[in-house]
Amino acid sequence: MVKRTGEKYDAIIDAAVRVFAETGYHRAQVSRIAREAGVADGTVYLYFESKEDILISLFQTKMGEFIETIRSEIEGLEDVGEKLSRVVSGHFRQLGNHRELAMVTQIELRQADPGIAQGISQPMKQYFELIEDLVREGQVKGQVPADVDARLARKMIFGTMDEVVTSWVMSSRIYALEGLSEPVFRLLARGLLQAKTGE
Amino acid sequence: MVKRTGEKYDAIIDAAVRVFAETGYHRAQVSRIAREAGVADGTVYLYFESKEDILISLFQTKMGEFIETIRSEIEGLEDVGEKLSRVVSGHFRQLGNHRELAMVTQIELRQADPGIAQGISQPMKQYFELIEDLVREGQVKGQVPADVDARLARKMIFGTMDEVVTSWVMSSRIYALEGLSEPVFRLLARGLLQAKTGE
Amino acid sequence: MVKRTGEKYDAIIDAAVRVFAETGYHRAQVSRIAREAGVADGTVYLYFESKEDILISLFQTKMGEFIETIRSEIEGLEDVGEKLSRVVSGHFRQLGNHRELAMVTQIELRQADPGIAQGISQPMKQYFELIEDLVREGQVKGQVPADVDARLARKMIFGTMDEVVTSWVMSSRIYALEGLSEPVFRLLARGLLQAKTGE
Amino acid sequence: MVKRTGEKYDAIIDAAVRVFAETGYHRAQVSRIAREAGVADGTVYLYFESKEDILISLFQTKMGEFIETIRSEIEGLEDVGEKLSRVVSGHFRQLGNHRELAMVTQIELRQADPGIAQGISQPMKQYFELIEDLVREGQVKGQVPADVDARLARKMIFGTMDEVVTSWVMSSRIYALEGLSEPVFRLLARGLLQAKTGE
DNA sequence: TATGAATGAGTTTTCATTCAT
DNA sequence: CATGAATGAAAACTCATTCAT
Repeated sequence: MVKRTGEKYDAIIDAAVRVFAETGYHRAQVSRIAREAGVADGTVYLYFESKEDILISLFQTKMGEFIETIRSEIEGLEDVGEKLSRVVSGHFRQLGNHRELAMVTQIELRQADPGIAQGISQPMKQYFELIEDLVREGQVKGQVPADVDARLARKMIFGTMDEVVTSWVMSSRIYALEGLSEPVFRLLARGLLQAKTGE
Repeated sequence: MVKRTGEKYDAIIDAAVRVFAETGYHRAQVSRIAREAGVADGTVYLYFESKEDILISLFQTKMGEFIETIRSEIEGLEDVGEKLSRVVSGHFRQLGNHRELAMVTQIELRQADPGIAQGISQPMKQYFELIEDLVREGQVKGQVPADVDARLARKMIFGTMDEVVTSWVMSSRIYALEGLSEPVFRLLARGLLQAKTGE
Repeated sequence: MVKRTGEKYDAIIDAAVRVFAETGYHRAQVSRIAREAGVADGTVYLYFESKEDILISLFQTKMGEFIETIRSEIEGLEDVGEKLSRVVSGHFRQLGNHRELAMVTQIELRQADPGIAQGISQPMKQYFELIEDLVREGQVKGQVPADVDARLARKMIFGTMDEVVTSWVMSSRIYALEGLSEPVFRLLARGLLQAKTGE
Repeated sequence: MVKRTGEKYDAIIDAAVRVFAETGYHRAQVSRIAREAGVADGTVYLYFESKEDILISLFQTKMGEFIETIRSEIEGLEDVGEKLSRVVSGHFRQLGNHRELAMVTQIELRQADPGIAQGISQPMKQYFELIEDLVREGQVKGQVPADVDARLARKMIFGTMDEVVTSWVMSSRIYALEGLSEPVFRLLARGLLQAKTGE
């Protein structure tokens, strides 16, 4: 029913990121998003079914790009350590360059609303699988101990990155998120990577 | 102005945990909390300044107990590994036994509302410091490598536990959260602990 | 859930009759009804579930009184002609004295909204049955020809009265509705009544 | 300003009958009518001034045909009873064959909106006059008692037919409206007609 | 003539909070 | 201390209508 492409679609998504970041999802007014996007209130509903749909679409669009970027960066690499390093730096770089998007991601998306939880789960699952596959690949290549539970390792990797980003978002002092890539990678590597066995 | 103790205070807090867990903070109605607590709507405002105050007070009360329990469990222990193990198991046990509280903690408290963020930060900071101190103690005792950034290590420890709890809360399959204490501890220990140097 | 009695309930009903009569149901604003009733907007929803519920409740309340009045007026009478005469005059007198109520009855209640149609049907059915029973009583007593279909006769009686009231409501010239009781009764009687047979 | 003829004009009228019958006038969407008529939303406004204008035009068009049909059927007849019989059967046949049109006529047109009431009154007046003239003709010819008020008689005739049609429209059971022509005519005739005097 | 994307005014309903009892 | 009836501000969403193409 609704048109999910076009200049105005993008303008609304971008305005929504700003407004959600500033006031939070529940307090954000659709009319404010419309104004910031330079369209009429009603126009929003030509492109989105509801306010909730804006949040979900926003996340799916941005998260899709996010994952694709990371996927392309590790594509072709052989070394799992190198790949993990790129995941961490990609994660931090992308959110670090878009603080507002990061605020939405870290804060606003953690909502109990069933519709929101539902709309978010799919892209998150993809990202989770990307990380888990990386761990398993490491185990096959002997770079990650075989007794590590891949799912648990993924939770550690993601949980650590997520917490670092949340701290950064919450922090009033402004520091470069990307600068944490190296130390965070080293910390994770220490617990997950080992010299390749059999070499 | 408001009275912050008494039987009804506790009843309201407990009702609020249930209602927030079920419907989410924003959709929760104060009148519903009052009904479940067995008091009149107006009575809520004899004990709390606002709906937001309920959420914050709830968190502060429960988080205070949470931290105190953990603190008492690691008190007197010498070995930092043992202490970390107790932190992890205490974290999982407490939230695992109170899924509704965990839902509020993991989901509802992630709100952009400035007042909420403010009210939450203090207790969280205490917990963060407890963990950071543990890491530093490990470094002094030679159990944690000196080149580890304590703050970063804390983010990894907390982030990992937090992600595990969130997964558990989100999961529809019901499994025992506490059962993950051991493997999570081992995973974290692998990255953070070393044989005590100089012994 | 809602409280269906009290001073304010009546005030809202009465205000609603006026506002519906003036602007029509769909164009009537709940806030206007509230203002005219001297209550806050929200108060309306302590007594009624929705705007539609106001219309339906209004009709049920007023129609209940309407029928009861007519029923009590023909109670105890023996002659069916006399009874019919009282029905007609009661019908005209009651609506004639409350032009606003008549406007709502004749115009606003003819709505396709299923909820409204539903809420109206019960009281109307009672009135219809009262009239049909009267016709049947006339047949038993030999005052109404046996070959008359009671349901059809009711449609003629009600349809005629209804059309007369509608004409009166629509008319800008103001004349006394009740003055039409006599001629309308005579017209109906001519077609329905006969000298009592067997006497 | 607007063009009131053409293939699309008719298509819009016909679509409007269906949509109004299905959802009611107020809930009917112009865009839905446009879609069902196979034209663009904007095109509707090349043929009609407003949504209200659609309803009124629809009624005027259909009611004009309605009256014309009846007029032609009684044209040339001598006997007033025969004429009345044709009016009743024509009324029922035409609405009975177009239930959707009947729904609009019986339900949707009873609106308080002044513009609608205004637009409807003219064609109705014509129909009313046709019936009244019939009664007066009967009086001249001695077939209708002289003391009958022609206007009142018209209200009885129309009111009875109208009520029968409304019952039929509201009824979920499907029966042939036209089958009621005979008994309704007989009922009306009993009250209005007499053996021709002076013969 | 015809289109359909865009507009933006307009309204019901919810619910946190108050305060007279 | 406790009550709960009353308040009224606030906002998502719809849809008749317009107008550039």
